[in-house]
Amino acid sequence: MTEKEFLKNYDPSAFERPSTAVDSVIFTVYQEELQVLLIKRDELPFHGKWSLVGGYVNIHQDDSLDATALRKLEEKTGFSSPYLEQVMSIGGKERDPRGWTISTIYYALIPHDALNLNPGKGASDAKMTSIAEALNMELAFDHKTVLKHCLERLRNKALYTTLPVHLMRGNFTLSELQSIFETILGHTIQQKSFRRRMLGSETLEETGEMRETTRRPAMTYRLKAGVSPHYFTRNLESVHL
Amino acid sequence: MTEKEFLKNYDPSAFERPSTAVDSVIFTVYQEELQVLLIKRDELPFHGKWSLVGGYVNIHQDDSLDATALRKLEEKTGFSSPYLEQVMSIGGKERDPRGWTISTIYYALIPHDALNLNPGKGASDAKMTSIAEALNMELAFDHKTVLKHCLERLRNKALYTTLPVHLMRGNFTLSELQSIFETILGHTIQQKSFRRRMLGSETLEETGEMRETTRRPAMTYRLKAGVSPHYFTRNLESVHL
DNA sequence: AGAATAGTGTCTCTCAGACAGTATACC
DNA sequence: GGTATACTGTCTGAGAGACACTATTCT
Repeated sequence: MTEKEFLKNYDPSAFERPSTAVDSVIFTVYQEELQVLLIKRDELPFHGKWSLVGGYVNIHQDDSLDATALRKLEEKTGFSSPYLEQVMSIGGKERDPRGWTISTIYYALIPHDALNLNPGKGASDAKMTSIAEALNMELAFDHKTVLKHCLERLRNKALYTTLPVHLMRGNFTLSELQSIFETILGHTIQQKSFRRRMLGSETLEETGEMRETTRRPAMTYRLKAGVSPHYFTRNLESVHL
Repeated sequence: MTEKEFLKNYDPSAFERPSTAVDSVIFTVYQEELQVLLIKRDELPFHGKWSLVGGYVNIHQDDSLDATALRKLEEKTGFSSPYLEQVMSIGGKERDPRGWTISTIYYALIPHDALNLNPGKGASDAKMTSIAEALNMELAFDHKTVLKHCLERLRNKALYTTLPVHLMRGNFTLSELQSIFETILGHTIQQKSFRRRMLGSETLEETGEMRETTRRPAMTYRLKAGVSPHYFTRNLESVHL
């Protein structure tokens, strides 16, 4: 039998397949709070419960899992170029009452002022919620576990990469950026260490423009065009004394 | 409509689902070589080509994706308690000629002397192959890409964790362990730095027994019972000068 | 003694942490 | 001047890298 013949006779329904979904944790930092996007479900199961952004993989529409994640994300936030990272996949029979499901988990970083919320089909409401609050709510499916995994990943990355810059839009001062890091980590960072790292990472450039506020103006920076996130070889302290 | 009614009427075939598989890279170190397990396919597609260990998720047999990975791994290697880590999932229409597929990728670390190879159903041969060789072969599906991802992950983890201890069985000397790290990384490590790190990681304990060889005997160590891998806060140099 | 491998002493270098000190704005 | 925020100087400490030195075995 040739490969062609084999494929012609191949029966995709011979094997019972799990359903396949993508769920994303959309992070933003606003008012010194790390927040995530929650969607109020307007359909069964878990009708009326808050959930993460997610949906089924559509094999006709999506070219890849990343594409599914981006599609859902754009639908709900209106933002199309987030930092998006796959975290893991979870599969099992008990996670969804409809049966065996595989869900691939992503997290995205979106600058707060780029958000344009839209609950979308099958949902009645969408809101940004602080991490503390979200972890205290009863979320749909195993979304609390998912949230915890993403949170852990983001916090770890804040310790050894420049990733959180993706929560900033346009020009920003180093103090503003440091505040973002501190919000994510949940503790303060030594200003000197932070500036040394960021300026040494070769990923930022001065804009030449100063941020004029009520006190001493600060230099503003922007992400250098075309640079990938910088990985430091030494971590920041993870728990502050 | 209640949740019960909804579930009763739920039609799982309403949505066309991708097929779902698990593929694993089985690493071992033998004779100063980092090797991976390759399986010769005896079925279409890619008949006669070498591939990674993998198979479809069986929703009746497997409780989770990890379970699928373990099941396949045990079938092919006879080893049932490897270090197993999920790396990522890849989904797309073009990766498998049979159609849209999601494959969740794992890598496993197995001590060489624990291997007990068995090609299994649908395969005619199984062998450990050095990384260099495997990367030069024409592998089935996108398994070369998958291999590269796992290799990158393993090498990175060798820079900041104690993970490669899982390639050792029973008692081992620090020199033996260092050799494993060096083989993975592809370059030598300063002996002093290596011992400082390992002994400082609090994950090893002296067995009290010496390894008697042809020269000066060396203390043997074992993994402390119940410890999780240690994460260092500073990386080893990744490229040796 | 010589060879080979195990293991230590100790110096340098880098970079995070700590914190005081200086700079520049507004009031 | 006072206060708030921006930014720098500089010391300490941890730990990686480098490499010489010592220790213990066998031949």
